[in-house]
Amino acid sequence: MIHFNRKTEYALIAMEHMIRKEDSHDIGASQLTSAREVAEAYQVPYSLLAKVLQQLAGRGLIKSVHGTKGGYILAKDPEEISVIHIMEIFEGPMALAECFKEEKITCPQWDGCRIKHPLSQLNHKIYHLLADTSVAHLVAGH
Amino acid sequence: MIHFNRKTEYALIAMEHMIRKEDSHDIGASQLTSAREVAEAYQVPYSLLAKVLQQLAGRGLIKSVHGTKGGYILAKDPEEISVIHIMEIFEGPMALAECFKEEKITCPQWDGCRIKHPLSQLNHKIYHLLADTSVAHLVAGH
DNA sequence: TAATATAGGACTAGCATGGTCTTATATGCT
DNA sequence: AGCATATAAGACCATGCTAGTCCTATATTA
Repeated sequence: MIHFNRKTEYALIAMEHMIRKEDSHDIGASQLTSAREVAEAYQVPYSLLAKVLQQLAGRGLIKSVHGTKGGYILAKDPEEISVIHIMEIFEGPMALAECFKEEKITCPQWDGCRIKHPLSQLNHKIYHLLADTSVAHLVAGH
Repeated sequence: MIHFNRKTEYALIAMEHMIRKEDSHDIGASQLTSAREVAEAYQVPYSLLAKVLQQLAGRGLIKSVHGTKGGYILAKDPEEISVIHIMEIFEGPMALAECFKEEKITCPQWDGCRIKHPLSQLNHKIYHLLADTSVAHLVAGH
């Protein structure tokens, strides 16, 4: 199916939130965003969201600050982060068919398969659609 | 995840097979294609493939002929059948996010959600990519 | 030292996927 | 007539993923 899983959705929601926060040049307001803040703002389960943010931090997309008043802040230019990048963190490599993500071909149909080439073209088109959409683009006005 | 399930894959393989068979103007050779024939040609589990063809027949995409020497034959111009059409038979309505396929909005985040619009644009683009690819396009030379 | 933040592992209910098996029915061939 | 073989369709099931919870450890501030 063509579908984001929840972790991807939560990650995109959180990223959009953080980008917008950075945009609003509120002097004084902390630029840090905590997991709890996002969970409450969007009615999303805290524990799960916390994990999501941890993974984003682990991948270096956001930077974490421990302790009270801690939280997360963008670590990269959001223009440089694509939707496919986020997706692949939480869902693994994107591939319309299993065979498109294998190093070694294990599909028993591979040799006789006559649809792999046209489908792999489709695969590429979808991939680039997602690769050409940056998370910054999710923010209204960008 | 962005991924076809097996039924969709098997359906596309079978459709391509039937289109190619129709193209080759073998006089005398039956135009009918049996589930067993496809299963053996592409090393695909027979019982599952049989179900897939039944569903395609039920949707009127192919026509079935009972009995010995029976089988299936295309019931429509393959140019008129899109990949998304096949997909939605086996995987339900396509939607990047759950909320894009609901009649009544049940998503608790809906009102506060700030990414639904940009994501729904992405959704549309992917949909049209799949809608603009006909199964005929899967056949080499088309 | 208490409160609150991230870090991360273990665990689980529910569900979709991919598949098998069985039975019924239609048709062609000998 | 009777058998082989085709579609039709239902029940059933093992496995794996999803989405979520819970618990513990560590860091930081007040």
